[in-house]
Amino acid sequence: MRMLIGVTERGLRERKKADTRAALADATLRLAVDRGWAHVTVEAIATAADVSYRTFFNHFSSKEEALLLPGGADQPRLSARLRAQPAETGVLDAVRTAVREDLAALEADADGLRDRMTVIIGNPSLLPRLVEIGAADDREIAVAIAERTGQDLEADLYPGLLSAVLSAAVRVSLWRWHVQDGATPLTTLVDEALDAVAAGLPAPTTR
Amino acid sequence: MRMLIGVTERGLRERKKADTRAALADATLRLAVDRGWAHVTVEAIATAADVSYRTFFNHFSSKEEALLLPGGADQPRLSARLRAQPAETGVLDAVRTAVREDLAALEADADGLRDRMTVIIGNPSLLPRLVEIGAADDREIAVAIAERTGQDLEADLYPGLLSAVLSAAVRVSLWRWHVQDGATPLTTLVDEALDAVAAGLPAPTTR
DNA sequence: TGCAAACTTGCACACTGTGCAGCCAATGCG
DNA sequence: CGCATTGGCTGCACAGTGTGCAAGTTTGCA
Repeated sequence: MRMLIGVTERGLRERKKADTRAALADATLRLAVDRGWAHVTVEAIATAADVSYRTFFNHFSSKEEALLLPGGADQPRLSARLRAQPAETGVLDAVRTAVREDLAALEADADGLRDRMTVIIGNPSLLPRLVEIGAADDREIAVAIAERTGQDLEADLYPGLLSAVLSAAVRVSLWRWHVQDGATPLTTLVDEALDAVAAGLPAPTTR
Repeated sequence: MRMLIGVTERGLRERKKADTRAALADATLRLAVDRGWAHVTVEAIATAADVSYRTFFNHFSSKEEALLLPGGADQPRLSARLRAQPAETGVLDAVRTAVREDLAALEADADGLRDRMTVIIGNPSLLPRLVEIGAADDREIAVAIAERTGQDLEADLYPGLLSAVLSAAVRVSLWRWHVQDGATPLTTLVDEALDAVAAGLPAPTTR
């Protein structure tokens, strides 16, 4: 009998599963960069990861999920980070902190993020799902905001609107980060976006 | 020889094509409401519209498009309305007017919109594409905004951010319109959303 | 050691979406 | 009117996604 090494260490079975999932996600990204998204088949991904076609779908519910949520559908999402903020913090500060944490985590694997963004931007069909790469689960975020402001998700405008605008800010920041080739940190970009929103999006003054 | 009756009257061929497309879009919506989106096959839609399976894809590039863009992919979009605003109008006013026009046009067919919204909201996979029903073509809108402010789409934050926030406002308005069962006009709802954004999304004061 | 739970695999199947070739009706023109 | 052209309609074959099911196989645990 031995002590657990780390929190993620929960037996051989769990480790193997995580390895397989990582291998599939890696293969997905690598093949997409090499061949282009449209020319990557699940068959090819599975072969590259040394598992069967059928096993791919034991880990991801679709090809897109393997690209957008490499950690699996149950990886911690933005809504979780938002809920983790101290209750006495104001909504806007809580939201800003949560999204900064999230994007900082994303940027830790800058190479992977760059590749993912290249694939997504090169494929219009993936664009609407761009936000999800930022682990943004819109509906849950709205719920978390409603909890924090003590409002009703259905009756009140604010929770839904703030969560949607937040998604917009994340999407735009990821986009800019990519076109700038990562020159500015994601956290800085999203701060700029949130500042502009907080200022009410005034029309830019012509220089 | 006779005069053209209306602008949309351009010969029997064109009319037939429009009829077929309308029949397909109608069948799509009706079947989706009756059976649920997942249980509607293109086969069934084509049969209901009295055309072959293959013909469906001559009008729509996917099943989703038939639901979201019943007028076809080349119907006038929000970006077109935005460009149609007088050049001397400020961006924010131009955007607001354009989106109000667009949503007013949508609400003209309130029954159809209600049904469409019911189907979309009942199917998570369609949710990210909710905006498109508002004919919002994100990228083109950003370009139009950049033209109006004389900015650069890649270098400047503003055009991309405003267009993304606009999409957010449309999405939220459609959502609220639906949960309220159409009690408040869409134009009013989107005005509220845009007002809140213009005010910088201040945290609601606890009553 | 042996059972149960969980992961893997193969197979069959329904369905989407595309390329291609032939067909037929609308159109335009002399 | 007659005829060539255009463009939508159709059937067919095919690649690919995603799912249900029923095995097999490995791990966890008593």
